[in-house]
Amino acid sequence: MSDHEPDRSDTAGESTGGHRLRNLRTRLLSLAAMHSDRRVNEELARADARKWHYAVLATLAEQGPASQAQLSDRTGIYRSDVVSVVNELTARRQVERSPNPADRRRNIITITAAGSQQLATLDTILAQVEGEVLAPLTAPQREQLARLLTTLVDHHGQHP
Amino acid sequence: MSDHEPDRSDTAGESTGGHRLRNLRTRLLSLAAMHSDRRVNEELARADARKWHYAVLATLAEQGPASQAQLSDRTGIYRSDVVSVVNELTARRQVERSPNPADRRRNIITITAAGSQQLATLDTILAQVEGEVLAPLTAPQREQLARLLTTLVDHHGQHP
DNA sequence: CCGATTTCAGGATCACTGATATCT
DNA sequence: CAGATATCAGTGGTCCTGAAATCG
Repeated sequence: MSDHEPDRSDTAGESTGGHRLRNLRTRLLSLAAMHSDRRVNEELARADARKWHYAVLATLAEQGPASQAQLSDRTGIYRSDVVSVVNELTARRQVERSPNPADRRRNIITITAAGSQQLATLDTILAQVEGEVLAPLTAPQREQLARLLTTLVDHHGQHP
Repeated sequence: MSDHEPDRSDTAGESTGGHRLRNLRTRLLSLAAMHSDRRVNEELARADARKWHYAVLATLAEQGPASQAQLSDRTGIYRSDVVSVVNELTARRQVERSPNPADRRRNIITITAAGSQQLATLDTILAQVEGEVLAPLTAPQREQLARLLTTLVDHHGQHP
């Protein structure tokens, strides 16, 4: 019935015996990110947003109006998926899509006042979630983690 | 071609210095894990396996035969998804599913010799991918990263 | 004609929910 | 009855591949 495996919390350090899953670094990364993503998605959903919404609003606010191809490059959203994200944001009146008169293939996506307001809301939410996710780490540890992750992310380029 | 404008038409601007996406730790985690997961899945697929296959084989090898509910607890696979994973592994003759005579609700999942052999193959693959993913980090940096991630993972329990 | 942009139509995998039948 | 187990059906988000239409 109630089964508790004889846990082998080994004494000193390494001891490669057993616990492959716990020692797999790629799995550690995956688990940590999965939990973080889950919390982020939960809280963003309460504000009627998804992570791509935030990514688009943030780049528009910081780098100004952009075409959808530029948004794809800057956020990492696949080119074919930018359409629906922009559709959803326009439905919420948080961005506006207008044709580019200088190049009629392109659209110009612009953030609205409501979009800036939503962005501020999402910033607050994400800051809170980030604090919650990183709660067990001290401030210098968070910096260290950010540096290490940045090194990894910078090492491999964007999506092919 | 006249794209990026350094203009900041920012309403309600409280800018911590721009580059929200680059500074978001939850996003850093997500990006690093996404790349790692992609490489892991690619290489496991070449051995006709997925990450859950490895998780099940590893826990069976290390902790012995188990019910599917126990496998769910030990690996993190959702209870409803264990079924198909075990189905796939039995189809590959890497595990065996037999009813538990002492509790007829349960099955007993056991790893086979072919399963142990496959596990050894996957161990090799994963070790190589881990080396590739962590390539830009020095050995002490990898230890540091593992410690930080372990702290995060240990802090929040299993899947709710 | 070639290349870039937007758009649509999917596929595949996965996290996650819920319901059901069976058993303790 | 409550509680656990295995199973199945199905949703929704995400990643990713194509292909078409338009335009420079």
